[in-house]
Amino acid sequence: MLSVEPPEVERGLKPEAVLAAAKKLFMERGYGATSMDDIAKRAKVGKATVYEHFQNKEELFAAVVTRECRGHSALVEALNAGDGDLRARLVRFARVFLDVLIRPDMIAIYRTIIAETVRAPQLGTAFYENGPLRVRNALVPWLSEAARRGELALDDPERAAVDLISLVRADLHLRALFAVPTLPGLVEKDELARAAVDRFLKAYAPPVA
Amino acid sequence: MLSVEPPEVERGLKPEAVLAAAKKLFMERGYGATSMDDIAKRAKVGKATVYEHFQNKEELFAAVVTRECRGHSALVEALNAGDGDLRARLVRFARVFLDVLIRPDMIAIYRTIIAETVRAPQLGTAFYENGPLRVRNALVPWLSEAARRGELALDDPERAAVDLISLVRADLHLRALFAVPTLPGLVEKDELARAAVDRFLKAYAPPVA
DNA sequence: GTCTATATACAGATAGAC
DNA sequence: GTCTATCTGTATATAGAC
Repeated sequence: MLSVEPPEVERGLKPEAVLAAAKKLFMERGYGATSMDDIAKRAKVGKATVYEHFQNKEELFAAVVTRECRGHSALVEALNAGDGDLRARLVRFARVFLDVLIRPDMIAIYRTIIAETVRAPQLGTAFYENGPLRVRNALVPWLSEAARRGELALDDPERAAVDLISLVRADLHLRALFAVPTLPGLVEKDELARAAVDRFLKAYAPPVA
Repeated sequence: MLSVEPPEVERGLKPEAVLAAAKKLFMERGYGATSMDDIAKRAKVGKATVYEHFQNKEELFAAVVTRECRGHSALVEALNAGDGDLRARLVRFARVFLDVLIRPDMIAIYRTIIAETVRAPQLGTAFYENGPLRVRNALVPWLSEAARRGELALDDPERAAVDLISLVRADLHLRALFAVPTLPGLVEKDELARAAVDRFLKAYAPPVA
């Protein structure tokens, strides 16, 4: 017998649509400029349905943010994947990092969360610890190992991780956050990643003995 | 004859009070969460008076931002002031830079402008060009000169300026923007400034020949 | 669970007295 | 220029039908 009832798969379909719409709108317009009406309209559900699944606007926003923290996970995974010498692996990391960092949707997430940190500090802290900090922490054991092999001279691996990230990020993140028009293309990003890693390697080069 | 009329000094006193109140509230609560009523109340003027001097909320916000761009000028001035060798001057710059960067009111400005860049990109761009970019540009001729004297090895002074700033900024700016509790005290800032400059000098050290 | 219609509150902006 | 009082739109959140 063929059923015309909605399949089991559709369970939780509405909340999913609400989350997707909320993400899109929060990121495009920011928290304050997005209304629950807009979200309901875009998700093609009634407004009361939104409130059925999320207690209020603040909680819906938090749900969106929690999800987006995982955007950093691609980076963390790229760290352990692949082989090659130290420089090749650092360059590969730098390249992925750059890409993710200034992707329009990632910039939108940063903007929106930084904005709401004014009134909801714990939201900002949670994002930082589940996002940027995890990337840094994933670099640490890797750099420590390189130091143990004598390829790097460092006494503070966490600081070294921060420095590597800082050199790769350079002014690109701020420029993107402030909507300064000139952003690098694909080719330039390759070049920037290589240059940043070279400078990092020189700053942390072991003495020539 | 003694006049009971308000003295000439009081000309423009109301607009000044409005600007001060607007700055305080915009920075504390963000643009969206601040109402024109709040601003008028805090400035102790009628709401219509606010609209007498500023066409609308957006323009008032822009006026506040324009003023605050000058917060970076202290940095630019600190660059040309004082003497000492290259390292000493770089450390002095780094120390001032760190201080200004994570001062609560500067963080508030960054947060608020980044938030509004979503809907008013030209505002973000203007702030970047009149703030962070000016600091970078002020460093350029100074680093170029050091390179000419053979104290640094660099072919791209702008890139070197960005790297110096990046190493000093490290993760402190992001941590502050996301309200991560642990921020450095006075002593740690001295230490951080010195360490960052040392790493910069090593990354740009001329060949020993 | 889902919708339409609505209660309630407050925002930005203005009219008109002084 | 400055104020009080008000217009008008729109936001969050809910009541009640299905």
